[in-house]
Amino acid sequence: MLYFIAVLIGDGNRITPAIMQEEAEATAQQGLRDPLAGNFGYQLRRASVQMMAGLAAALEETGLRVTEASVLLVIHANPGASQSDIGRLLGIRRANMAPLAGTLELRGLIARAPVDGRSHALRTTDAGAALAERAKAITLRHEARLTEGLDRAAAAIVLAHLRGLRAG
Amino acid sequence: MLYFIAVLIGDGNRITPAIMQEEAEATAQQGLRDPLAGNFGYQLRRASVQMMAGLAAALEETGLRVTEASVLLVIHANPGASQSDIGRLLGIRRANMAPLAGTLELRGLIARAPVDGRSHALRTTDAGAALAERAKAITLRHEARLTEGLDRAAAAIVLAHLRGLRAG
DNA sequence: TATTGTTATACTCTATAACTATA
DNA sequence: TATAGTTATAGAGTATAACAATA
Repeated sequence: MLYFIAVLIGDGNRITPAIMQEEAEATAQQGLRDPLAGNFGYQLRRASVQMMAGLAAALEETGLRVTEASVLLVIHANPGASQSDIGRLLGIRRANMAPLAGTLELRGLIARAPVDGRSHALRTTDAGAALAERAKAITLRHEARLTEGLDRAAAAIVLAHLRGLRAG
Repeated sequence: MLYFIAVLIGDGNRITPAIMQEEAEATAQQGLRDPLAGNFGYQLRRASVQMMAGLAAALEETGLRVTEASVLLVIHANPGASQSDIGRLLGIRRANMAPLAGTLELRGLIARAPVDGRSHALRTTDAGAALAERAKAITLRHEARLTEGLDRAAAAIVLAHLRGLRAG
């Protein structure tokens, strides 16, 4: 613990490729060398795949896939937003939003009302709102598992960094 | 900075769903509420997608896809390992390892030597070793970008947590 | 019986291109 | 001209099922 404190008040010595490499070579597993163990991108990817599988399983009871759930939750939080708005926020392209929104509408979870002649205002139906609440509860339970073992400061660091990877 | 220190030596107050939710609601963007902004799994996923796209672009000059590069690097670090060994280390199933190894062999990057009658010892050819070194250099440059803005202690926290998400 | 490798196939998410219609 | 929505299609990674051959 003292180690962390000392470094945190230091001058922020950056991770260098050489350092990462050193850590990588030192990590072995079942007799094999794992040259990617210290690789941030690799661990990010593996963690993401694992997380997605777990979340998909947790959401199975709702009949929603992970992406569908994310769209439903954002529509639920932003009644009246357009399909493009939702897509921009989630990083989903128009071409991929169309079938997503179409599926949710077919299941009676959202409704589309013409605004513009070319824009549709999206909002959840009663059934959609109820399912969104269920999905949100499931997601929050899943979140608790994902952040297990992290104290609040560490979680803030991780979350801020992940967010930063998209922006910069 | 002092904030971090104080919390780190505290009793490790855990993140709770309620706290995450609070942070989520407070985050807006272009007029829309983003109920997923404080969601760890969501940020993990978005960051992973962004990272994969960047790495794929960086590896383009090698003619390797990201997964192919990871396989080549692990073979290069473990000459003589079997296809199953490599797959287990990387979390790639046998069924998916077959075409991956087949492609690398067809390109003359790896060689397969029968060991067992059922196992093949994999090793990089000279061309494969050279390409692995190029891929490694590209990966390390990419890593530097991914860890930009993180000091050493923070990077250690993030890396350890990502790794922990697979184990527990 | 358990393991290695293989083939075939499907699913999820993301990407591009081309088109229509509207502002 | 730019935007909203749509369709079709492709790519990358992962998943399951079934099979042959070997240990």
